[in-house]
Amino acid sequence: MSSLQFYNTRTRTTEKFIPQHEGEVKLYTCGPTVYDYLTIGNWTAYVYWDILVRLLEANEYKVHRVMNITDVGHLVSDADDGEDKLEKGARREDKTAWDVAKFYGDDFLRGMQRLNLKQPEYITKATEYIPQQLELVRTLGQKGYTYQIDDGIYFDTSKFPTYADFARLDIDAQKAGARVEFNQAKRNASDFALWKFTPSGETRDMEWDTPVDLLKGDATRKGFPGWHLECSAMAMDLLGTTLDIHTGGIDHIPVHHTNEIAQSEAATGLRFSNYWLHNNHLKVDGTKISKSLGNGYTLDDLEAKGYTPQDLRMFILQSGYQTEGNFTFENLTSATHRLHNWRRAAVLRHQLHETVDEQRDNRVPAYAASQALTEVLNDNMNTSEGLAHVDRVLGEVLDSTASYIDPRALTEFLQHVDNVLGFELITSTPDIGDNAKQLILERRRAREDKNWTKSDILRDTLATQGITVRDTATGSLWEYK
RNA sequence: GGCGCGUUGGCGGAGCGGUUACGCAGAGGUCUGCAAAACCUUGUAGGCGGGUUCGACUCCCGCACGUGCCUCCA
Repeated sequence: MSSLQFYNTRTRTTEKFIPQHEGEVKLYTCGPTVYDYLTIGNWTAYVYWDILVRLLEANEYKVHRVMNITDVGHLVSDADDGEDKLEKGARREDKTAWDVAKFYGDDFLRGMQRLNLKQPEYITKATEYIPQQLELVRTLGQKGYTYQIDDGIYFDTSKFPTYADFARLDIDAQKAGARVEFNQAKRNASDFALWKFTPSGETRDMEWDTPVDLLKGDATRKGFPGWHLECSAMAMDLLGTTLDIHTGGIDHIPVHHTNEIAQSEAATGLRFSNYWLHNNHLKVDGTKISKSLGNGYTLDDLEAKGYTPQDLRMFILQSGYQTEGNFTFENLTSATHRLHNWRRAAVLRHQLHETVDEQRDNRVPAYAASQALTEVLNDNMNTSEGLAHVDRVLGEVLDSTASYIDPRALTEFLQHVDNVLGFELITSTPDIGDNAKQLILERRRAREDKNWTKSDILRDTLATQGITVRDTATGSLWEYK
């Protein structure tokens, strides 16, 4: 078996995957900030990371995975200025931040099910890990990495010499070109808030007492975690000091992940993650997804137009996770047709019966087809080539005379495709009922009698049940419309 | 302004220094009771200009354009 390899952002090279402990993977996925519905852009990332988990499991790794739900502290910008997204969402909807987080958090979990995304071993909410986050601040403080200013406790990036390495940042150049003012009280432009204070005179929906030993001076302050802190605290609390793989969006490289690395490695003195995988973004109609353009389609938007979450999955997997994809409804339709063709092959397993020619030695699909799919995907999660492989295998099945198709091998292959690519080919293509089978039988008799009128009426009847019948040289075959 | 990425046929999208990617869509034809499917044929892809090479879509340089991050967002 060809070995699993990934493009590692940390080293900017494609590397063979070697976990710390044989047969086990510690995986952290940056999850959503739940202040609004997720768009297809957000879902794109989670579909790819779902493939990552499935692929690791196909390679017989036990996957320990944490995905966070950011339900506090993510400011409107990745910098430390601006409003908290949750608090902003709360005001917009006249609810508390807790209500907003609950509502959109639940919607996210429901969306995961609709898209058939595997449940991580741990789905953690930032608000449930406040003590761990404060403990991390304490450790960093004890090691001299923090300082307090009027609005919070900050990480001093100048004390972490390799700060710019991960993103290959040119700090000075960025500073010169920055178009955004930064808090002048910070020692360095790149310093970031570990813990923010509630401004005096204000009350937030979400705020906690700042432990007095973390504070300079004797005033008590309410506060809340900075956005970057939660990922490090939760990842290390549940998975240990060093992860095998950390995933996230490409946009997180320069700020969020850079900061995660700085605070984690400063605290432990150990590497935070061996492999970093980043997905590229999805465009819509050739341009970026943005709330203001109104092109941030949700799962509900797609379903309202007659597309299923599985159609979206197919669309997403047609391009590689590092490719900047382009969503259009024309392209989604193209993916829908491709999936339909796979299902046409899938239903053949119900129609092969005893006709299989056991003597024939080159029946399709070959049992090696499943293994070959895993190997294609093992090359840096090449879903594009993986889909092409499935096309070839199922295409051969569709082109074959029924007696050459091995129903057991077909079912096994379909199951493997479902396992590693997350398509629900088996469950979405159940056998038809006895009533429909009876109609097909009657139609066959009518055709044998050349009673075309009756034959066509029966075909129309089946069509109303969502079943299409086509007549081939070797008999009639049905498929779902 | 700074930093990065990309430019493949109608659309989407891979691999690869020399062999058909793949999917969807289109045109013509064969077959068929009809329909569908299938099959055959077809459209002569690689932004532009150089360079390296026996040979480049694939490597290098420049230019143009697009796009992303630094500000909503994965």
